[in-house]
Amino acid sequence: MKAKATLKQIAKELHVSVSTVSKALNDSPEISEQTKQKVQEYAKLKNYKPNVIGLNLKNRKTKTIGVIIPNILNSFFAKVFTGIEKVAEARGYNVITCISNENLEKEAHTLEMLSNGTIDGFILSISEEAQKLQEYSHLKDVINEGTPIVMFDRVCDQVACDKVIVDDLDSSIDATQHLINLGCKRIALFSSIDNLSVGKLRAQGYMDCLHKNNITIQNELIVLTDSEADFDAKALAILSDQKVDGIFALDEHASVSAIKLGLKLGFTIPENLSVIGFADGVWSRRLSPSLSTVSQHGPEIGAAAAELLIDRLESKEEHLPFVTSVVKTELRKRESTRKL
Amino acid sequence: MKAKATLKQIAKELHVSVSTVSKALNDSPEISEQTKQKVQEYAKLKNYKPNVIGLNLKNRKTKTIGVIIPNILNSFFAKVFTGIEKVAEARGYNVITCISNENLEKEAHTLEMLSNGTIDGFILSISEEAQKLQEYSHLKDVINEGTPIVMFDRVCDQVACDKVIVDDLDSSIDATQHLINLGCKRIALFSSIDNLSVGKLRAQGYMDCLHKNNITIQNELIVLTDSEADFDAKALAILSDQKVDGIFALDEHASVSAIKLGLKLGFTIPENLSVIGFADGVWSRRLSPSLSTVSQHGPEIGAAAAELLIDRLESKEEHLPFVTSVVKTELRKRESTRKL
DNA sequence: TTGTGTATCGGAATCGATTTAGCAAAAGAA
DNA sequence: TTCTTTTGCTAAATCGATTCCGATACACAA
Repeated sequence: MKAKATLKQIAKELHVSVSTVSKALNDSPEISEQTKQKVQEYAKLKNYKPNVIGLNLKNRKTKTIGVIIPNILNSFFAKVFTGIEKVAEARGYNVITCISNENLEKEAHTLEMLSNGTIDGFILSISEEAQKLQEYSHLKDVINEGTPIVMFDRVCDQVACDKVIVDDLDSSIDATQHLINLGCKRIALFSSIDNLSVGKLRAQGYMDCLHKNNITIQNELIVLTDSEADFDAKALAILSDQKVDGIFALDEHASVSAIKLGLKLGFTIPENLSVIGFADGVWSRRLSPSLSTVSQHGPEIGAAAAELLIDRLESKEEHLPFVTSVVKTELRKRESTRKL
Repeated sequence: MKAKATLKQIAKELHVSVSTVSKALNDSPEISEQTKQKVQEYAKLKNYKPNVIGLNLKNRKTKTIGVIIPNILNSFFAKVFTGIEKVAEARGYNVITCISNENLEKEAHTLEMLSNGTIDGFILSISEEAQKLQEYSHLKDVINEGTPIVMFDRVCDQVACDKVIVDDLDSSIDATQHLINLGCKRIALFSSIDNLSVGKLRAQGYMDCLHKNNITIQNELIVLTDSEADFDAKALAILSDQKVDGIFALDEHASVSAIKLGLKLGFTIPENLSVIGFADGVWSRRLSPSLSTVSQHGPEIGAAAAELLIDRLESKEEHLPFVTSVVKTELRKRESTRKL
């Protein structure tokens, strides 16, 4: 391994000053063409690359954004991440990624660790634990110190910042309405994420839609829980006892379980049971029958969040107003629902 | 937003020198208890956090590792990433993540962008395009400049560095042998990743195993392709025409298609068709029937890679020998194969 | 001859931290 | 009293780059 080239070294070798080398490499008009050429050739020969840390220190920014994701194995978050990464790359930013594992302490610790000059701003989705405990002071602290945050998907009203969300309430109403339009009379509501803000909003959408259609809400058709293990038992009970003809599932696990349990109990899908779920596109297509989903456009959400953050970082304006950007969902009709 | 506290500011406020503040905060014995206490209290009051960029510049390292992943939506890579992230966090490192999208140019560009002081070392899995073109010079260049690389899963012999791999050949032999032990006579080989080194190794394992069992290899039972679209047509043809009773699938898409097409064509799984595939655990369990898999222990692979890299970064030894670490796979028997 | 302008380059400050070397003053020893 | 040691702190160098402010030298005009 050869020592990396620095301005100082090049300056010494060529018997000029450091500032001359710097200006020559930056094509400054102060330097003669002759000298510029000499320096630039030598720099290329030595494979000189300016050390970004020196630059970062001088500029007091790093062109790096910190991303905190509750769980990268959840394909929704993975998709959002691709959107963030793509925009960051295009605009010349790096992405430092951390997984909070739905853990408040890890989330707070990451925020603390990175908000000391390492990154210019954050993009994050709040951990389950933070949402459950309604603990948001770590987020406020970071913002008060001058590091901007953009939240996506799981957001909270208590913190003032840019946000990117899906219209969970409306999407949920639309999906439920579609099941009603298909002729479903007894629509079950399945959720294993009732601890999350988005889970509550989606459940609300189901209620609102039934109400709008003058259908009484039957609690014996509803599973609202926050653990996957807990969920399966309750869902099985409902599908066995009740004459369900439609299921609206609010998360991936509930969606897959709905189909799996339905098939096991002898339902034929979609003939006498229709299923719509919030879930990932790739795997929904791979299921048999493939799952009709509320598609959330993960990459677009990530891209929007990254654009918001970078716009703010590069704005001269000190006090840009905070915006909340809504990315529309789409109802993807596949084999688990009848054709209209 | 209040200005961030720096040593200089604190020094001025307390009428002491910058070095005194630094030493007081680092609990140096040179400083009197009285002064230490005064400084530490004031620093806490001002919420002082040392700016890491200054430190990085001084130490000439950043305690950050760059991770380049071909595709984060592939759950294998996502799992590996969790392993990397966990170890990095535990050992005090940050992780900068980039997605190569199987693209050589993006891979090379990322390497170039980050190997200028931003990161101390890389962990990566080679992009499909680089493997196809056998283009590895960008990797060698980075290593020659003194930035260590650890490769995982998709590695290449042409570059000398630390590597973490799965014993693809042996795993493949074991899986094939299991199908033979179950009584399968006509075992199809399904692959949509024949462009990758790991794909070729796995196919070789199938061949070796059949050979060892004195079974003639029948090309009409084999689909080796590098495109998912291409794959489905060929697989469908084989399942329609040939009396297949076992399928060994080398990647996730091939595995899921095997089950989906098998069911569609009227096979009952596992009674008259057994399927084993290389695939992710979570989703394999969710399929109906659930898929028997060669489980690759993604998190362990990521953890091993991170340990290797950080060990090298923190070693005083200049010329540590390169090691290749092999993480064992495990055959997970689920509903898509009969019980022995 | 002196003053002004221009082209080309060097010196030094700066960013934020650590760290070595050195300088006083106080305390102890001869 | 004088010399040495210890204590407690400061000054300055350093990391790698940029940039403002001079500083030459030469050309040209007054």
